[in-house]
Amino acid sequence: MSTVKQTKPTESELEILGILWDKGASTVREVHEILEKTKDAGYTTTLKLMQIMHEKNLLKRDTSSKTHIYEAAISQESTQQQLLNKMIDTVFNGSASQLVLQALGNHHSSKEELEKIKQYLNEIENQQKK
Amino acid sequence: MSTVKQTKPTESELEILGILWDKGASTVREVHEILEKTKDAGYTTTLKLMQIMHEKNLLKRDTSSKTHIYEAAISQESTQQQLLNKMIDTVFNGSASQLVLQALGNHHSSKEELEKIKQYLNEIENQQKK
DNA sequence: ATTGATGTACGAATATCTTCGTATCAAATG
DNA sequence: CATTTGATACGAAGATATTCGTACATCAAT
Repeated sequence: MSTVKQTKPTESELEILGILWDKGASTVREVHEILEKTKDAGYTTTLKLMQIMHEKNLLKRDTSSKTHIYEAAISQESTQQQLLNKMIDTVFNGSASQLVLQALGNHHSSKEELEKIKQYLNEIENQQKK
Repeated sequence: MSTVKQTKPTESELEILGILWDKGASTVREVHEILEKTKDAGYTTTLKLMQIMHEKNLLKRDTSSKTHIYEAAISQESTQQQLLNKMIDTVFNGSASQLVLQALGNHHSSKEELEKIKQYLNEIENQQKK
């Protein structure tokens, strides 16, 4: 539980974080190359964004060599939780289960995924019982 | 299935939509009075926001009397779905069930809610089987 | 050494969102 | 009918996010 302050990432920042969570520590160019596929922006734009994110403590960076290496400074989990909480609050009337139902409804999950969820629900129930 | 275009509401716009979904058609003053409790902004700010939302087709309005009446033009469900999809996409690696697990993990849902979800899961599974 | 390719730094233009002041209108009150 | 009260319209300032051009540094290969 070491959530310090964690400024809320913007839309663009989330895209970059997503890439870094996936690939781990990367250079600006590596991130940019992936970003380019879905988004249309120049290299220096990505660079600037990542520099700003570093200032905001969203990214760590290693400047020991000429080409800097960036890495997410906030975990995917804590970010997920932060955004979920906000969303539950503002759009789902504070009800997590309402969100869950909606999420399951339209995104067809596989049988295995559904099983995993049911299993998890049982765990939670048992824990509460005890 | 009548989702036309639906521009993504901003943060402030969501707050207003939330109030209108809850209370139904309302005047600017009514919305503002509720907004004031959690937010610190002047009346004309709320007014302007709602006017802009009307231009963006996020709100409908009835101008037949001097005091206009506003109403959400997009449903809570479709908005929930829109935001969920985006979130699953950018933050949860495209996996709805990952989101579900995370949502259940930290928000303690009641036993009844958990039951409802399990029931729902069963329904989905049965449907897929057929 | 010069050139070219690849980096970073950073100011500044755009775009978008938020906030508010002020003008104006209409209805109610004295 | 003048004044107060409460409403809308709207321009524009302020704040934040996004984008890019350009200057400058480094390194490798001519």
